Amino acid sequence: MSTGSDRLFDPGAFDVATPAPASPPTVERRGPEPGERIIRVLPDVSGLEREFDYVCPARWAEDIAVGSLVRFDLNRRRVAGWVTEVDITPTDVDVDDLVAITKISSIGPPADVVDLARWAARQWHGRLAPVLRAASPHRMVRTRPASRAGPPANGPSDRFAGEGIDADGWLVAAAVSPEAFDAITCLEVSPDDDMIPMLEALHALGDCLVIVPDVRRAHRLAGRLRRHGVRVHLQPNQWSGGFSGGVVVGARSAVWAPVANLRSVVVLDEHDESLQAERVPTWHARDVAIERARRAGARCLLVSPVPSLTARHLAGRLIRAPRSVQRHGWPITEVVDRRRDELGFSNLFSSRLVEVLRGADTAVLVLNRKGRARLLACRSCGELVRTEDGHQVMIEDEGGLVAPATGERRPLICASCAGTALKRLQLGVGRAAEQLSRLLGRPVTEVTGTGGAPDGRTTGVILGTEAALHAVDRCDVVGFLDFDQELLAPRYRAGEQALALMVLAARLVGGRGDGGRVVIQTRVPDHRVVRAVVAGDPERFAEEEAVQRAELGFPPSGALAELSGVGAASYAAALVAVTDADPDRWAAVRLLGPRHDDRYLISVPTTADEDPWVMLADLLAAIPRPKQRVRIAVDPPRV
DNA sequence: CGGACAAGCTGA
DNA sequence: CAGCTTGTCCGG
Repeated sequence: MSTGSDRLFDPGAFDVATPAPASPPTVERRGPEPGERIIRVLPDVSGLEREFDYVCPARWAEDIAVGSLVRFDLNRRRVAGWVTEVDITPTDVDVDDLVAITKISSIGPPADVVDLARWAARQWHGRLAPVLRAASPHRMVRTRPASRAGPPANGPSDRFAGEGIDADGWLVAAAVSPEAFDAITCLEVSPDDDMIPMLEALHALGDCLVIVPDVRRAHRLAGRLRRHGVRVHLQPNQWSGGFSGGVVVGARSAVWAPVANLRSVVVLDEHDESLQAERVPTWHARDVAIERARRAGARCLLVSPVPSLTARHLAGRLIRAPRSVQRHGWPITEVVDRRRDELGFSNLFSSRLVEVLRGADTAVLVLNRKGRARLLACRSCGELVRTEDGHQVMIEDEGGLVAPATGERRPLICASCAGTALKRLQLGVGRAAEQLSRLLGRPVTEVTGTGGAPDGRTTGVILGTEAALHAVDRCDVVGFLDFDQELLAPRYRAGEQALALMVLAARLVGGRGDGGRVVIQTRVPDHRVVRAVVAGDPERFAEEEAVQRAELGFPPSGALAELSGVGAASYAAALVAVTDADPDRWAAVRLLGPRHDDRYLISVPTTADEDPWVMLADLLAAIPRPKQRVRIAVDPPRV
């Protein structure tokens, strides 16, 4: 648009729309003067992953620190960035060619967090800038609050001494026990467990960092803790509060928040997928929490009603809620066999479900149509078309059936009755809601991810995608109309993801003690997820699932990364070149693919002597990037 | 990333 | 050959 030469003709006219460039046309190159410090900065510019050396003027010499957010001129642009090192000797550049930064915008993440961010960027093979962005305050912060010395106001946890182990007591005992210092502790709780007594007890032992899956829960938890007299800093609004100590609460980015004297790191609902960043680097707050605790010498508690296989694998101790506590928190779960139920075969609403719904004031019904499902069922016996072992669905492909993940093939024929007439199963939320409304003779609200009921006081019957589970806080009944969409999704974590939905459902309806009821309609009632849920015993699922993961070399029995994008093939070729050059070192590495959409998987099964994730990170770091774009997602949640 | 600068293309 | 597009390079 308006350039320097344009100004010759009519400067005013051009400058109205475009303000004068922020950066001066000339920058002063000079060496540091006495009292000035040389710093290294990382520009917040995507596509530029390099650090540069600058001078920090003497008037800011006291304020500058590793992590500080600064502004500086770089290649005729004024950009923002972070200080990554201070008092360095410049490399690759003459001291007299250094330029001074123009401003310190804000205090930033403390040095140990910057270091942790570096670790994460390498571990998840991405750029440092996105991680530092997550670790930085949203609004500029001028001063750093002083650390409040001394122990917290409330005394130690002796109020629990001598008490019997009840719903809260066992949690407190597990969390504050001395052994929790040495190991990552995985706490398998009941869906309705109250975390407040545990967090209070931890707080009595020192400053805490508490991570929850989303901001809504962070808000609620912070409010409840405050009512119990705990000094809480809610992220990201009270970003700098943690410098003064107390309890820091927030969603996944809070794992980077400042905390004065970190003694405990707690991840609540550790199984939840939103703890992982969706953009690369796909860092996972659980794993960052573990590393942060390790570096700080703090305890790390991973808490969930359905701990992930990863958490179970990493934890030095797994402590489960007493059987009675767990059972109480899980709802009564009814399983409707869609192959048998007289209504259920061609219809989404079994007679049993309709009966339950007639007796309920409020209900949430989930029909997941995500991932463009192409499920097939047998017309004669109603059986879902599955692989021989029954754990994967098969789809139609070139006149036959194929299992997308393993490639198992067979002709268009039902495995259980040898019938050849198959039918496609597909029904959208809209039509399903209409149908149900007619069946029940009452209105049914439709909820999908994009539109539908706002999260106000929606009442009555709600039908929608997974989003419907977030539309209300409480209801009488949750029904999964077609749970097979979750159970048999062609993703290796499908089972865990289905269990996560069951936790949401359990919290909506409450435990069996409160009369909570969940109805699952499925064609695979013998599936291990269904069995675990009915028994209120997630560990049963975990044990079986772990065996299968070990066979496949998938997490937690190995490390996994996904390659996608136009450059995926050339990156895969570069990978093969690297592994072939040193076959002994990379013996464990396996390249799978290309799969249907030009995606590749890199799998590093666990070997006795090395952490597969470290090996994967080392390997990825050794591969030169091709010209074309490649997305490298380490530990992709949905493959 | 985004600017600067060079080389390549086009039309009068 | 001016005027524009496309490609490559580089940043302290």
